[in-house]
Amino acid sequence: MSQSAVSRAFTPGARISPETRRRVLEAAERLGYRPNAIARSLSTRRSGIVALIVGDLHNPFYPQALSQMAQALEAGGRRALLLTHDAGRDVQETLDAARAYQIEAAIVFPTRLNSTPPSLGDVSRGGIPVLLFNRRLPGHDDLLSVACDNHAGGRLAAQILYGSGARRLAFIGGDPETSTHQDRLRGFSEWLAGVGLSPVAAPARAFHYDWGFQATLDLHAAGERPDAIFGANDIVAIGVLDALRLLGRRVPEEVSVIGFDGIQEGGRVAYRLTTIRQPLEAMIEDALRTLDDPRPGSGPRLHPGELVWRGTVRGNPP
Amino acid sequence: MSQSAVSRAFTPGARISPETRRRVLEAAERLGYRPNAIARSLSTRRSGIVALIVGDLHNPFYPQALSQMAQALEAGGRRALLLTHDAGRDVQETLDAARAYQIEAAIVFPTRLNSTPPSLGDVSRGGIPVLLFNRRLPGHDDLLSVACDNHAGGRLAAQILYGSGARRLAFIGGDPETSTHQDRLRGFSEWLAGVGLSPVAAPARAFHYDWGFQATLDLHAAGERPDAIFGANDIVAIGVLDALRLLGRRVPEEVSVIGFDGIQEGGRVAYRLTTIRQPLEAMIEDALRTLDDPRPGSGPRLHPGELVWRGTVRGNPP
DNA sequence: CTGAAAGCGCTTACAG
DNA sequence: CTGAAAGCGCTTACAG
Repeated sequence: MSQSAVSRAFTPGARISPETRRRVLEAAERLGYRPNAIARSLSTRRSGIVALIVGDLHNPFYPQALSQMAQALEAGGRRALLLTHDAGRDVQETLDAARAYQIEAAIVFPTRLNSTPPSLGDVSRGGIPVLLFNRRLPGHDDLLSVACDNHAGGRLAAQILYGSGARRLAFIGGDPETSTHQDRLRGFSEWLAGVGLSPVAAPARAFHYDWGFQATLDLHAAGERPDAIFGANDIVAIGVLDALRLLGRRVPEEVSVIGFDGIQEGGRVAYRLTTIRQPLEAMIEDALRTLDDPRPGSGPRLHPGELVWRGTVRGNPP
Repeated sequence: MSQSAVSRAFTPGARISPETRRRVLEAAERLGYRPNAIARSLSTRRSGIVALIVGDLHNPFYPQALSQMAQALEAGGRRALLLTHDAGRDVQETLDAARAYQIEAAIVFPTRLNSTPPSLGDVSRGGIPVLLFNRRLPGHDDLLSVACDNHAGGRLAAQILYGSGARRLAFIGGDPETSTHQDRLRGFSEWLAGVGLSPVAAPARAFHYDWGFQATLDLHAAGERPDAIFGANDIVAIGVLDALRLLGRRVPEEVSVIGFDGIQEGGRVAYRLTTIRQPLEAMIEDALRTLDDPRPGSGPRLHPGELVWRGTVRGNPP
C-alpha cells in the first residue's frame, strides 16, 4: 500500500479504485489514522484556515455572528482561527500574526474599530483577502466589506416611528466614529427632513447598554420629552427601555422605541423590542462567497434590514 | 545567509550571533518575510494550536469565557482554533476533526453537554489532553476539568438567602442533567437541611432566560409564594427578576433573588443582580496550567465562587 | 489505477 | 557561531 494510495483514498474525486479506497479507509479506521492537516496544508499551500478577528464581545450581536460564521465555515470544510484584537493594538499586527498560519482569508468583526483605524491601509498585502463584517471603511477600497444597509435602515426607522404618530423623534447613537452609527443617523435624519422634521436629539458615545440607559436619563433631565427613540442598535435600545421604565414613561403608549440588529435578547418578554434585523444568515453567506471570489474596490456589499415588529412601537405594523 | 541562520534568527534563545540575527531580521522586515507557522509545526511537531469547542453562545457567560480564553492563549504565544459543536453531533467527531490540525489540547465549553454525552469515553485517545471548562463529568477521569465549586456555591446561596430572613426558598434550575445544576442544587438543599428546611420548589429545565421567566410565573400560578429564589445561573435569575416584576412582587422587599456566574449583564441598572461570581480569570489561568501539565484522574479542579453583593437580596452583606 | 520521487518551508542534530 | 543535509507528513506530476 503506497503512500500515494493512502493520500488518494482521503482525497475526494481522486483517481483510485473503489476497492483500494475501501481497504485504505478500513485500515485507517482500525489504526485510528487521520491525515495530518498541517502536512497537507504545507503540501497543497492551502490551509483551509480562515482567521476570525474579534474585539470584545460585549454586544451580543457579535457572539451570534461569530458562532454562525464558524459554523458556516465548518460546513464548507474550513476552519476558524480565532484571534482577539484589543483596542490598544493594531489590527495589522493581529493580521500579520494570522498570516503565519497561511490563512486563506481574514474576517474582522470590528467591535472596536472606528473609521480611522491606525493602519488598515495595506492590510491585504500578501494577497490575503480581508473582509470587514458589519462595517464599511470609507477610503479603504482594498478591504472587502459586507454590512447591513444602515442608511436604508435609518430611513426605515424614521418612517416607522413617524408612521406611528411620533413627531419628536430622538436618535440615541453609538460610537460616532463608526460607519454603522453614521449611516443609521444619516438615513434617519434624511427621511425626517423629507417631512420637515429633524431629530430632537442625537447624543452619541458607545454601543453599550449603559450608554443607552444614561443618555435617555440625560435627555429627560435636560427637559426633552421625545415621543419616539431610535436606538443605534439593540443593546442601546434595551438600555433606553430600562431607563424609560425607571422614568415612568410608558412604552409604547407615550414613547415608541425601535432598535437595530435583531439580537435574541431584544425578543425577551421584558422588552419585546421592535427592531430592524440584520439578515445575518444572508450576510454570512455573502461574506464567504465574496471571500472566495474577491473583487476589491467594488464597495461594501449591503443587505437590507428587515423590520421585526414586536411591542415597542405604537400602533400596527405598516 | 543559510536557511539555518534565518530559522535561528526567529527562534528565541537559539545559538546565533546578534549581528547575524540583526541582518536577518532587517532583511525579513524589508522583504515582508514571516516564518511559515504551518511548516514550523510540521517540523517541530508542535502546532501551538489549542482547540476551543463551543456550542451555542446563548448564555453570555460563554462568550465572555471564550474571548478571555483566546486572549490568554495568545498571551502565551498560542492560537485558538474555534470549533462549533451542535447538539446533534458527537463531541468526539469535532475533536477528531480538530486532531487533524495537530492541536496540543482541546478545551470544551459544554454549553450543550450534559452528564451523559454519547461518546466522550476515549476522548483523549491520541494523547491530547481534553479539558472541560465549567463542568465535571462523573466517571470520566480521563477528562481534565476546571469548574467553579458549585456545591459550595449552592451552600453559600442558601446561607445568604436564609441570612436575609427568607424561609420559603425556591431553586429554579437549569438543565437538570448537568453537573452545574446538580451541584448547585445539592449544596443549596444540604445547607437548608441543616436548618431544618428544604426548597419549596425546584423546577428545572434549561439555562435560559425564558425558562427562568416561565418557571417563576408557573410557580406563582401554582400558589407558591417564595420569599427567596436562587436562580441556577444569572441568565435564569434575570428571567426570574423580569417575571417577578410582571407579577408585581417587589425585589428585594418581598422576594430576594440570587444568581450564579457573574455575567456583566447582571450588573445592569435594571437588574442589579446579587450573584455568586465564577472567578473567570483564575479558572482560565488554572485551565491553561493544567493543560501544560495534565494529570488525569485527579478530579475536577474547583474554584470558590465569590459573592457579588448588589441589590436583589434583602438586608446587608454578611 | 498505482507507485517512486520530488517538493511544500521549516527545524535541528551534526560536523566544522 | 554557521551551514549542509535529513526529515516532519503530506500531495501531485510523472512514468508505467
